[in-house]
Amino acid sequence: MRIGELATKTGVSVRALRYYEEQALLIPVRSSGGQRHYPDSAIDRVHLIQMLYAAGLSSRTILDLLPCVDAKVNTPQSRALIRAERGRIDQQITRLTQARDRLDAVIAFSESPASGCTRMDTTPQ
Amino acid sequence: MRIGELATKTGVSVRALRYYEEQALLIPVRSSGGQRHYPDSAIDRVHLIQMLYAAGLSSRTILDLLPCVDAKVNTPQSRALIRAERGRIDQQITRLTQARDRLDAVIAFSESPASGCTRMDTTPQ
DNA sequence: CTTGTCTCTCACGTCAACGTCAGGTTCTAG
DNA sequence: CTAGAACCTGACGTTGACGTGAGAGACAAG
Repeated sequence: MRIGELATKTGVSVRALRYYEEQALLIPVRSSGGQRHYPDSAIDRVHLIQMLYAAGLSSRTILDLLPCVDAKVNTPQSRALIRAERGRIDQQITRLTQARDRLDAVIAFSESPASGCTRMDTTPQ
Repeated sequence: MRIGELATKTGVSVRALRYYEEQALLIPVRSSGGQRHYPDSAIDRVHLIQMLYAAGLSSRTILDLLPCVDAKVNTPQSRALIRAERGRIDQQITRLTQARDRLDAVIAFSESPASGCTRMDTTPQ
């Protein structure tokens, strides 16, 4: 399929797909006229890339991880790399959980009768 | 205390503290000569700000949240705001957990005897 | 063949959270 | 009083993941 179709099927922009190619994350074949053509499997790969981006990984890190996730590469080094990134994600989850707990504490306090509630409204919308 | 001392005590840069003031997150008093002076409580506040930044919140969002966390503001709107941000953090935790699980699956597969392990080395360093 | 839609390659713009440099001022130790 | 450290205000630089045109080529439909 061409780039526009892949874009609509995955929900990412055409620009983003070109950027992925620039970062060597997703290399399409080219038609005689120079247009990009992607296989169906590209849909899943885009979703995977998006998942890793959403987890806060950089293009470079994703580039390093993809061959491992593809299970085409399986060396002690690649396993160490994956474990390292897993650790980073874990740390970030810890940080986010701490922040969430902090907000939960604020919520609990602000809703307790003991707090100096302005009481403009008791019934939540 | 002055800005340098606060910087070393909190581990953030002087530039960052000036930036926090620019974003109205932490307003110091000024000496007659124009130098910033912070109370001891600023240390905790910087740590709180750093925690929220680390959770991926923007300056603007933090600015909105701080009065609530300070428990100086407690309106239905402020509570809704906190819950909304809590929800965002929760979503991000979900995303991160999915990505982590994905990597775990890769790890499990790459370490299973069935995988085409290159077996360059069996003993981990 | 023409029209319209899609696509191509530059290449500059954006936004956030600072880093960094310049040139000048304030404070503190001796 | 004076040196030097710490501080001040601009103001431009950085990084990553794209957004946004500009101008030109590719391709299906009639």
